[in-house]
Amino acid sequence: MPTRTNTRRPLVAGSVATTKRSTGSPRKRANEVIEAAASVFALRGYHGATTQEIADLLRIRQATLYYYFASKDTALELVCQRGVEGFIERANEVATSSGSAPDKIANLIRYHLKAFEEKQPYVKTFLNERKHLSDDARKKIGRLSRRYESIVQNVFETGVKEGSLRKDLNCRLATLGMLGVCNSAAEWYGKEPGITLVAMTKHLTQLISLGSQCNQAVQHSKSKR
Amino acid sequence: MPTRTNTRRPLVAGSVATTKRSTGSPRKRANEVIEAAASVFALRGYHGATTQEIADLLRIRQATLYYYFASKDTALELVCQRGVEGFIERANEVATSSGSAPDKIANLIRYHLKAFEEKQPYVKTFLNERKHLSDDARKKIGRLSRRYESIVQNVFETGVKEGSLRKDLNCRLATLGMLGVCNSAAEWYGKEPGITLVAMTKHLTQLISLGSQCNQAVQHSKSKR
Amino acid sequence: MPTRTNTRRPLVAGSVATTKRSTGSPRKRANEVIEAAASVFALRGYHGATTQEIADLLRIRQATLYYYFASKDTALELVCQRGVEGFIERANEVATSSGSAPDKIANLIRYHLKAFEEKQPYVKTFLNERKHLSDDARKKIGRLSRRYESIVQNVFETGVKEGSLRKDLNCRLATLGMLGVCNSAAEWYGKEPGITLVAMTKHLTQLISLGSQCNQAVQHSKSKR
Amino acid sequence: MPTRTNTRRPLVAGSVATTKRSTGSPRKRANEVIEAAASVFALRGYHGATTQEIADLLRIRQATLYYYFASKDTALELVCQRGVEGFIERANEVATSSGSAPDKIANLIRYHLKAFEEKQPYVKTFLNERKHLSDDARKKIGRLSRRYESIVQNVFETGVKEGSLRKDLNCRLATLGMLGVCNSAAEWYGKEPGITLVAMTKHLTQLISLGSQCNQAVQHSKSKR
DNA sequence: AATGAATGAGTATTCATTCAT
DNA sequence: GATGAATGAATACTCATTCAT
Repeated sequence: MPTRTNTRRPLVAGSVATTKRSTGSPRKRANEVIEAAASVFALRGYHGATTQEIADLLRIRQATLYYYFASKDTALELVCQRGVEGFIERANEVATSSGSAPDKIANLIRYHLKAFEEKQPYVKTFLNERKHLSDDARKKIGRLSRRYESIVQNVFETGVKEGSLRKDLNCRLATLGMLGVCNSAAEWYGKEPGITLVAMTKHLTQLISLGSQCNQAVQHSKSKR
Repeated sequence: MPTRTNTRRPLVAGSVATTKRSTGSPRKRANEVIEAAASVFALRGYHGATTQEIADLLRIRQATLYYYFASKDTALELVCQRGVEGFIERANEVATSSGSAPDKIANLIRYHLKAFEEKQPYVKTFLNERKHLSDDARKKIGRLSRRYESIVQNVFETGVKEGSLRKDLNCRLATLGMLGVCNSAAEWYGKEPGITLVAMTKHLTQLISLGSQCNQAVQHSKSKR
Repeated sequence: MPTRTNTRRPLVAGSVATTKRSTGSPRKRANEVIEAAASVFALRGYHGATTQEIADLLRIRQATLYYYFASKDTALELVCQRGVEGFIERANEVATSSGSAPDKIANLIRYHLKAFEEKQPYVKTFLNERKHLSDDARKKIGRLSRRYESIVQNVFETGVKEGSLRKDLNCRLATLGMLGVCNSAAEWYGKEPGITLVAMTKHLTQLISLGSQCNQAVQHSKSKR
Repeated sequence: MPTRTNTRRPLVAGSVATTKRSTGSPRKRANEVIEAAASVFALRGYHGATTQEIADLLRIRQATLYYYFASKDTALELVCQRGVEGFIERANEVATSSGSAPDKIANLIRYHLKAFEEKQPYVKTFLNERKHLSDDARKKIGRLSRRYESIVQNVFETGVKEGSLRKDLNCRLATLGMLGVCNSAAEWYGKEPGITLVAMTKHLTQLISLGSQCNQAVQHSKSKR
């Protein structure tokens, strides 16, 4: 797109004005548009998604979408943005709170899983489709997700230092592993019958953070290969 | 399609498939073609991939691909097939072997991770792109992956019954969680410096399977919210 | 439309129409709108121009334009209209004045060139974009420009008859040629450093009208082909 | 468009191979495509032209065009390229030939006009649409046209130095003027009845180059304003 | 075994225009 | 007078696929 002074501003993070038209306030409408985009991106993947499908979901014409965002590209960006936002803030709260490292980790897991419940399509899109962002956006969003990771990792490291976590814990792997399990929930959360958020939090916490304290003896299984 | 923002770094230089224009057997050539497809699917996603890019990787013309596969669709199917194959066989070996459940789980993890090393693009494609398979293929492949899951889950359940794993373990969640961590490795395996397959196996094993045996006391952290 | 390669430098900053948001009479505002349209048409061509860019220049919304004109089409018509108007009147003045044909031609040139100075975007748009007018408008405007041409041609013909211009002058070609040089000024007027209107008038007059009186001998160069 | 290693090469300046298909050799077909583009660009202007119309002219599908050129943009570039090419070479021939400046100018005019006859749509497109070229292409083509101009201007300057042209000739203006008349022929060449190339060459030569030798006295007409 | 040429069915995006407020 | 929201009709461009050679 060429440099262009554009007086027509897609109001994705919209104006405060409140004309009531069709469905509601313009801000609300803009939100619905980006919500629809998130759903379709989550379902079909970025390249598998068509703007037509997004429009259909909203019962508007395809062209109308472009009143709300500049391109499919930026729509992805907006969705991913909303997919990461909040993580850092909450992780910081947890990290700076008082409590033991295992405690904190349990909380990190809870908040992380809760995010799926609240904005599953956004988070899922962020996780699976961020690689299709434009270079600029990917960098920007990449920075955010690395910051989040490092907050988590810090909790592990502090736990090791303080003795509440096992000495020989590979904190990098623990971080990636913990986030890995949590994120894998994006695939099955809502599909597995009888698995609630609370249950997930409880069991994944057991699975992950607590294990690190014990020093059992399955070590012999590592030597075979 | 118009405005393309994303940077596509040409794959052509440097991949294995490219260097030697195998003058070998026709079967070998066919293998290279599907290998190239796997690489591109893994990198760009199914819909983001173009047959042109696959052809570029092989330094052949786009039309020539159709000598080796019937459609992009079936190429995906072939790749996914190869992505799952082996898992069941090896999991069965482990499951029917003698040894404790934790031991078996450790072995399952090792084999699962080893698969990434051996055929990363296939497995990655299977994991991320299988949703784009045709209905038939998806069902067929879905059956395989469910069979694999149930073998794993069985090991957990046997362990609980036999007492080598904690009584209150949610075996379904444990299975999903374990596979989740392992699969998340697809994202960072090869990117994280200094993380070898052996280290991953060791630490993820600690993280997962062993934790299930202990009964620690971070339980109070679950009640807060 | 997709991929747009050309750089569009935003016009907004600095044009006359922009600076003051005329609080004056409505007629004045209407004038500014058509002025803005002329600028953009002259710069980008009719089809290359967007109503958005015209609106940007005026710092109003696109929709507002339609308060001032019925369609982009009619805007072009208005601009072209203003681009031709005056030519006929002035040419008539010159033609009916007393004086020799060469004198009159010099004056025709002067007035023609002066028009660029006074309303360059209008004239330029008329010259280059009139072909995109609707059939009706093109006919109407075409009549005007043919009338102008014929006044000019008449001066040449009278000059030949009276003996103040060379007998063998092809008056049709002389007319087209003279107007051709003058109009070509639309391309470079204002871009060529150090070329004033006066200088242009003087030299183009020498180049054109006076040449017709001499009968030199480069004739041999015409036979070669 | 992203960086892309493309094995599919639009053969616009094509391969030598000669498969006979539909109309003829591939090179020939590529030529026809660019010829059609030139016609439509000349007729409608770049932005007024649609790829559909180009395809219609060739009786092929729109998509097929993209086998022959990468984008409408580059098609314009190719057309403009062909529109300028030859001018410099021929002007150089004339400039370095023996003969008086007026003689040379007459020849420059002849060749210039001949170019219209031979490739009118290309030259016309170059003249009117080059402003819509991409920045890069416009610069490249701009360099060529400035080189041509300077060759012409040199002939005028040499003529002045040698005394075969009037001392007070403004050579810059003479160049622009001469090219202006000639180029204006693009508008009416082929439309004006009874005006042949030979006649045009003869009369425009009289109009322009020869006039510069006389020193008549219409000077009084310059003072009025 | 390979490919040049061609094409159908999309697909994102643009843009003039409308209309209720 | 002005504008926010919406839309229809294009429109350039993509891409998997075919097929004769």
